[in-house]
Amino acid sequence: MKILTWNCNGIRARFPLIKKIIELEKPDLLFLQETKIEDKIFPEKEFHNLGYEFLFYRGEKSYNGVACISKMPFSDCGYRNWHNINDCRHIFVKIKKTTIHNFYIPAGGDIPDTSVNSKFLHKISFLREMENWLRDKPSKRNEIILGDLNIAPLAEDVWSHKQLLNVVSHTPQETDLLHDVLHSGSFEDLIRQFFPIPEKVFSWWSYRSKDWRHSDRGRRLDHVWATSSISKRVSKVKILKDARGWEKPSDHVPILVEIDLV
DNA sequence: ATGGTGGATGCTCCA
Repeated sequence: MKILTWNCNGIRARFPLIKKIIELEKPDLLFLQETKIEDKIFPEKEFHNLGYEFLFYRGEKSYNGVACISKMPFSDCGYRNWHNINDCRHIFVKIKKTTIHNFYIPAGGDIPDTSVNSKFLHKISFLREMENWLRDKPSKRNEIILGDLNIAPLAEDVWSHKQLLNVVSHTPQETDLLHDVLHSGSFEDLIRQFFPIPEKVFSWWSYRSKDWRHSDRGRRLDHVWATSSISKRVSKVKILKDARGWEKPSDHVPILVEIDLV
């Protein structure tokens, strides 16, 4: 089973590249973040024409939005509101005996201080709520969390650990909290299983650099986590870095995992 | 310290 996750940054602006990725990698399941589209105008027909019969999505005008585009039927699907805000940052689908959660965690604004920046407070609250939600789950279960978590947790997940310590996405407050979320859910970091430390791994490069490839000031903001029953069945993890160099790219690149799903 | 770019929207917000 080929599972692909991508913060596409606008499903309409990116549709040509979404089509290209589908033709290149032929994923069975496609998880998108930042679709930026209302449900009533979601391009259902276009995905049906590409061979994806089963769709589940949750979007809003202009901002946020997550989607699951699948060749296989779901035995269950749904979502949760986080921090009591209905801002379309999470959906889940159940396929076979595995629940897959698609997350778009708040970016958190510019100032890493919850007392002056409500966006950062939202991010921290969201993560704390995730930690509590996961704590109640049995450690033996078949579960995946993937998506844009907007945190680069390890020193090797950013171009300069020292220079980003006070930059939102890599502050100790966020990286400690993400670590706690991972462990409270008994998850394993699939990307780091395949690309261990000290290799630098990035999934995002800002639009605001003239030559992203040469300056290479990236961050690993996108993640795929799985419980141990799933992680031992993963045969491949691929970061599709070339997609950052395509015409009209997203600032994030797609991540592909191959799993013999239970 | 600042500004650099892009998507969706509508004279601006968010990343």
